Amino acid sequence: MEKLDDIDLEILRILQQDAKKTTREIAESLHLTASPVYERIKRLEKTGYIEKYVALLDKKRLNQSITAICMVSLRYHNKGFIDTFERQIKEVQECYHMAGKVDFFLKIHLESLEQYHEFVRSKLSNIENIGVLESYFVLKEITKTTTYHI
Amino acid sequence: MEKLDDIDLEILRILQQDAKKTTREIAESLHLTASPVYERIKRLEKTGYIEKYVALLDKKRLNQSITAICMVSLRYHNKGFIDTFERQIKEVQECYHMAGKVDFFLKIHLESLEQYHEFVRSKLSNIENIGVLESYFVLKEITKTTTYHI
DNA sequence: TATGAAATTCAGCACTC
DNA sequence: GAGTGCTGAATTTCATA
Repeated sequence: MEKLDDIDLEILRILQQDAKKTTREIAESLHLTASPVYERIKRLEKTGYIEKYVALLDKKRLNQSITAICMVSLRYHNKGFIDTFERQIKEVQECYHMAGKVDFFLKIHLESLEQYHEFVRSKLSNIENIGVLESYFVLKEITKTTTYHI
Repeated sequence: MEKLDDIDLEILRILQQDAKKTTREIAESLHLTASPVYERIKRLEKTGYIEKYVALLDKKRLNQSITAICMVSLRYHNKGFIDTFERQIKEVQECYHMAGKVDFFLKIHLESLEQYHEFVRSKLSNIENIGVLESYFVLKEITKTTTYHI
């Protein structure tokens, strides 16, 4: 796909805030009719600008109150560690391979600190290649969004 | 709201993977009809288990290729820094107040390293209270999901 | 604009306590 | 017998061509 125009961008802005807006509602705020908006959304989906639509749930109500951030440095740099995480350990919401001193960065949601202890003990610690492991815990979420500033 | 039963949980699991599934499709996979599934979804929305529905966009196609992680430690601990971030600096996708040595943890999406430089220079550095500022950059996303393991 | 599909509402049935 | 959760049909609203 070529370039996005301002209308496309505005549609994306709206949908990443609220995916339940109807095409007509979006059309109204853009001073258009539903059809062109519909065509554009389909195009944005097909060309991959829109990856998926999801429901965002309330962590606290689901007893996932602990957010831990975990920074891992390896002793030796081989493929093993990455492969382990490619297999998607279920509690890990985000895992990034980083540039620099820290090799991996993990964000994990759990019910309790005990569960985090168990996660480190059973999932991470038996990866023998781990050098340094630093854990941080979230006291308060100040900002959390899935939107991009486009 | 009281407790969630297995059907509620399964509905939440489905919707946090794909919010475009129709109530009938969900109903089929649960061996139910559309009505009770519909009622349950409405209830889960009203009681706040479902916070919102959003479209997830493709970072790369939107020229937000740089993901930076930024750890900030304050010199003195007052309310000022928090308040600054409560105002939601636009590039910051996540900002957490942390326990321990590091005070704040930020995840930022940008087009280029230059923009990151500019972000640090103009947004962070004029907060005089900052002690240590460590930046990390993502080489590769290994896992990234908005789902909770419920 | 026209069509089909989906969401939404509702009356009535089945089960539990 | 009151309460809850289900079915299936009727209606409205939306997506879609």
